[in-house]
Amino acid sequence: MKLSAYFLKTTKQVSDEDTSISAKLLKQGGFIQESVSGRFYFLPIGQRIQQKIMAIIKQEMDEAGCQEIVTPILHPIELWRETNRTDSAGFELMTVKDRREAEFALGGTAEEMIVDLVRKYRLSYRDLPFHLYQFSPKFRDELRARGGLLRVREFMMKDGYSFHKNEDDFKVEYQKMRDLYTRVFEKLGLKTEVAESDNGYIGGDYCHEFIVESDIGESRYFVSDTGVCAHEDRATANQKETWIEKKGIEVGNIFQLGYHYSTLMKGATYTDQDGKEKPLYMGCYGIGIGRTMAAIVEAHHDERGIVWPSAVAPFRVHLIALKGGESVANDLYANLHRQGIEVLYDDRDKSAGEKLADADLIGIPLRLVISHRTLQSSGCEYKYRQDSQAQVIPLSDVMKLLDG
RNA sequence: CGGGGUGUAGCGCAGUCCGGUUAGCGCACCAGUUUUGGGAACUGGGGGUCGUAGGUUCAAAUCCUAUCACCCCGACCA
Repeated sequence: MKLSAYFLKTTKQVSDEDTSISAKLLKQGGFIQESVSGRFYFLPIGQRIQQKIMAIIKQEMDEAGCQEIVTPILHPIELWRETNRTDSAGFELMTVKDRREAEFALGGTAEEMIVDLVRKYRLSYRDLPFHLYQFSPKFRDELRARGGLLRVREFMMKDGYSFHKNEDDFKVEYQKMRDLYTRVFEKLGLKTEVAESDNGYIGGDYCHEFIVESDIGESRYFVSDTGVCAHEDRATANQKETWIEKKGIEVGNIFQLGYHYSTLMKGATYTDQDGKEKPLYMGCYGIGIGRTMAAIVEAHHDERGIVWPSAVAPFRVHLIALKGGESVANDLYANLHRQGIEVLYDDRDKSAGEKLADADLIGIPLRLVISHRTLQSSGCEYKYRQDSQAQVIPLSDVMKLLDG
């Protein structure tokens, strides 16, 4: 992608109103733009990050046998009435009406929709277990948005729902998802702690939160000297342990739902081997994509800008042409592009300082510079974003560098 | 919703206390000339119902009232 044609505008100044470093850097680097409080545009380079995150999640989920679907965003309000969640989640549930006055909830989570889908089929024990998931925008009418992407009213979420014969079968999936989430966040460059927590309005008996330790985070949780990790409501109830308090960003959550929804929603059953109709045993699992993106920035930046982990980097290479290097850089860009390497090419007519500063701000892992100076030795300079030193290699070795 | 704060050009701000020419500055944008390894220089240019509504006054960005939006702290969540 040529920067001269890319819809990416960095800014030198950003309002001092935002307190979170991720909000500042993501706005400054042209990744996101605010619409109104708690609602953001994801600009081209920001959307690339979201897609990278989703691709990593999808790959792991698919490998684990989960199946991606799409549900409508507007949920018939009757479904939410069935589970009494128009009251319990009411403070953050948004509704709309269509021209026939039919009322819908704007989906903030999709348990009812998935259960309604599943009960349209007469399932047998042979169909179990299965796990359906989706990526979709979620709406929550939060009392207050804060911290840029950390807490918003509209966000992309991966939400998954598993269906089982019984608790034993569910527990296998629950553990599998716990491991999968830990692995996914590791791939994304995030070290998570898994805290026991209460289910809140989601329902069920227990759940675990995936938390990235961070001072800007708003989740208070506790870790004991025996290795137990718990959200504050659970920790205060458990006086046996000696707790150390921490703050962090909750990026994911896995819930045991048990028979909660299959009891409240009529027909959420399967026919067992003995010919009897039995309620489905459920679990659900969520990851906030935008919040995860913010958490990555909180964990990976320096005073000059973002330092994207390579797995989520919007591009693999940031190529810069400085004076005298334009023609060779054009050729190199064309070559890299042809090889299918994701490269952002700064071909703008800007000063060297501005181009280099933008590269640091945007945070692509590998920077290549071609200029009059490097060409004196038929070379190309390369520098990894997290390193301070740059090196020059012969132009002919650039592809070798990228292979390694 | 309670407490604190802010709304002036696309962005960042000064001006408001103490009312008084055509409302300023920096960045960005457009044109031109010179520049080009760490956010270049000069010249010229475009862009504003001073958040909105009402009031006081000869006169309102400035004073008064109401209202909206946004940010920060608290209660809730991915």
